[in-house]
Amino acid sequence: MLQLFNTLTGKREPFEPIEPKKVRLYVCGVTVYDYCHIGHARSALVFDVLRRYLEYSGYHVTFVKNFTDVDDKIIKRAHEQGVTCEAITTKYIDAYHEDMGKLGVRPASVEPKATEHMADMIELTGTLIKKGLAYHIDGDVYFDVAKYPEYGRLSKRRLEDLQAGARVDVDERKRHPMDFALWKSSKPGEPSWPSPWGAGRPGWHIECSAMSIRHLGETFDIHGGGMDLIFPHHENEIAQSCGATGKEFARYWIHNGFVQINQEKMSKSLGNFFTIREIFEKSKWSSDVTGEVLRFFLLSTHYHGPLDFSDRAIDEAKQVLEGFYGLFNRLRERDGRTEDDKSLQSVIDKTREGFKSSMDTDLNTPMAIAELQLLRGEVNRLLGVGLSAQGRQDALQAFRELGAVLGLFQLDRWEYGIKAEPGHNQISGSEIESKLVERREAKKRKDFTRADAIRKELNALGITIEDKPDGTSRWKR
RNA sequence: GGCGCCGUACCCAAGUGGUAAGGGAGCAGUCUGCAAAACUGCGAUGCGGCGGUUCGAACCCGCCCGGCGCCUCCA
Repeated sequence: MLQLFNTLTGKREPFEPIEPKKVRLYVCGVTVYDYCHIGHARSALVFDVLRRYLEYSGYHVTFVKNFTDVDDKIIKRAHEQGVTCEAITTKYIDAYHEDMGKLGVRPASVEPKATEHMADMIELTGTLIKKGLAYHIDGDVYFDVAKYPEYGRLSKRRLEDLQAGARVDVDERKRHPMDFALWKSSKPGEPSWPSPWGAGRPGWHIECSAMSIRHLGETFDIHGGGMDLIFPHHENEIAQSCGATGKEFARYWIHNGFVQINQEKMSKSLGNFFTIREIFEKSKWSSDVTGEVLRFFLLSTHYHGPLDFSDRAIDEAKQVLEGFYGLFNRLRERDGRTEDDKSLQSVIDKTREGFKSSMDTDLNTPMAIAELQLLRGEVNRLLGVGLSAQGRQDALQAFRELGAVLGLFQLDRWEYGIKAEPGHNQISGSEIESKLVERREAKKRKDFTRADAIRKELNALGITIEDKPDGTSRWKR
């Protein structure tokens, strides 16, 4: 049974959905004013894997991931570039899909935008005022945290402990320094919508409450996001939602750790971030390979902890994947050995169980990967003895099946080496094949000098040769 | 000041009371004309430090050291 670490309780708990076999999942997406970096990728990937694993476990998952498309930073960016906010948000929503697509992140079931839910947000804000949990001043509406006794239960903070104004001046008009905006009056030139409190736009937190309630209902199963959202964003969402509905909001709160560079959080303000597209552009490998390498890297650490991004870590991820894809290639080849798949099935079954129990343990992807690595070793060993065509097919299928849960191992062909640069050192597959024929003949004549020369020549072009027992060779680049 | 995360071998990384998974690198070996790949063997008497609880602790408790994050927007 799946256990998840719930930030709300600070414990690992068995996961039980409200409705049997159905899961309603909401994840905070991104504010679309710039390209996504690896940190965004990690978050997206964690919840993509959670969704995949829930589906693998037989649940029907309704997965909602929003886009914040009305925000100060978007307005600022639009002004800087002299374009409309919509031009900015459209551009970066498209970029989001493109970048995440390369990482194999599946689109959510619903991807709502804040601007499409104005009525819901206005209604929710109105309800909070009516209930006395929010107040209205000069066209702005604030949530009254003092009126909500449970405030701080997610982030485990007490209002008295919060050092308001530590880094930002407190708005004097607010009743409590921690009161946050539900609705902001708009200045000239800013996007605005009509409301009972005058023309304005919603605060950040209210959109997630409105969209999650709209698409998943007042109480749903899982709410996720990066750890930096625990406070104040998710704390505020709980206050608004529970305050308005009087019901429980999300039951399980899941938060992923940060990607770091040299032990420091990757963030815009520190300027130490790499965008996803930047990494693909700079990568010396093909797009498919780069995507899977990145994906493997991001899943090789438990989602809750920090993850240090480095070239070295990326190279290692590639190396490990090559080990897997090398095996897959060998599994696809016919070989003339004696067949002996006796223990194969039990090895696969054992792996499947180990994989599931790893994933059941708070989505322990590193442990799940370790199970696959164990299987890799076992299958390699068995392949050395000899596997039937069926056995090889079964093994391949097991890797595909379990890999799919992590979004790995789905490539038909793995490009081992570096991206071909236009007009530089290109050699076609058929040219390689003819070189290999020549080399094979040289080997037959025991002309090893010639054979080695050909191998060296191909090596120089980034082609690695592996000689098979039957005298033929396989190659990879 | 408050809240929280993290510290496991050369590197990455699991393990939340029962005696240190897995991978990478390295070294040695098997196979090979030689390679490559694969396989086999070797590698922490110890899990930041010091105390404590326990028959037993990397895992629980206390103190300390070090790194990081949040308390403004941030995945």
